[in-house]
Amino acid sequence: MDVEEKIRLIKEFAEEIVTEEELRELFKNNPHPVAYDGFEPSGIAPIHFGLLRASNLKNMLKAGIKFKLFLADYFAFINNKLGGDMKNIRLAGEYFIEVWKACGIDTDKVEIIWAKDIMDGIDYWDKTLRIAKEISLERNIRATTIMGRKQGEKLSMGQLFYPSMQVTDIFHMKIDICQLGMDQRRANMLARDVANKLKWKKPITVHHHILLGLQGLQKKETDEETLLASKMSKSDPKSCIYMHDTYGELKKKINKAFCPERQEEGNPLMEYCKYIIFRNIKSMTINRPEKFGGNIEFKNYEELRKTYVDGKLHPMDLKSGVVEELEKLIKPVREHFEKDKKAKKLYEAVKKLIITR
RNA sequence: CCUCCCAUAGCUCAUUGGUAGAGCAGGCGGUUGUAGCCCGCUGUGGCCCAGUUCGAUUCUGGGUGGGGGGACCA
Repeated sequence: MDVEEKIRLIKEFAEEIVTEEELRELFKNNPHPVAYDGFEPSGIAPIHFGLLRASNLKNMLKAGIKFKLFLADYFAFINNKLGGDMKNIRLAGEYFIEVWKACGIDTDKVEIIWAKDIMDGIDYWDKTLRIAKEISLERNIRATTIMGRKQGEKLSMGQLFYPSMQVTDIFHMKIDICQLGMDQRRANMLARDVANKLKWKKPITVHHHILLGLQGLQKKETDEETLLASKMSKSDPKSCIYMHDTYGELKKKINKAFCPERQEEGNPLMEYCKYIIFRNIKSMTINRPEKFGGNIEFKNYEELRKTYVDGKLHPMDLKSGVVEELEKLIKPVREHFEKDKKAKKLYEAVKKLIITR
């Protein structure tokens, strides 16, 4: 596969690449660079986990990239997820692995790494301290938004370690490409700055879009606050569609979702089409009553977008189309967790952890 | 170790020695061929233990949890 084809595969999902030129150079010099995405194990899998990030990963693999899936157990611990209980966090991590498998990720072709396993040694902590020395307290505090906590929330000393540790992971795992969400760009930019200062190899970052929650855009003072307030979050069930949602739940949730007529921007339904549905299927047919124009087929997102903003597709029809397509994508995963004994046990256990919290 | 402050609804907070309210969030309904906006309706609550009192969410003591300040040189 030539370099431009690889770039194309990445641009298919990337909202930001820092920088494209560096990425091109990387591919020229190394046909199989290393990338990673990191996850705090907690909660049950939402669609951006099972469908969006999983399909990003598939593109990366197609481009010949060696991918590391990083289960950030100690990070979840610092961030007080699942009551800050390591046993629960590990359980949630095992469950995540099961979701990846169910989503068609060949877990033999990716490397799954637990944070605890790379943190076990002075080399890791030596890097952490060198990195920490290069970061001002002010900037570090600003970077704590990567933990998904709102600015102004009380921070513990432990949480202050988080950014330096996340940056350490990048260098310690010898990552060429950080492939995380836009909400993680502060950590990745920190890594690039620190690399310059310490004369370490500078990672390239590829950030994917952060999916809007069901209630749509929640405008705040800054773009970053807006992003954090608007995102689909697995810890906020009313914002979120899960890989386990039944057809009925899906229908109910989508029907309640914010969806302004003829408007693409800030419209979660349009986002689900763009970032999930058309990334996974080739064409989308919407069943529509005859009096509103009858069934209609879209071969790509652009066709859908144009029809929608022209007012030729009503929100209600868009919604019913999205329900049907998402159901097709979620169903095999949901059923895997119903049929497979081990998977079911893990899912039930994690679900229980969340309810009892 | 010392000291001060705080603990009430999912969240932010108010009030009262006589069985508690607001805003936001949530739920329901109306209006829209969706949602939102708008309008109407609506649920849930006093950290724990002991004492004073006819009666304690309120006062007192203790506990627990959270936060601030101090604790050598000064």
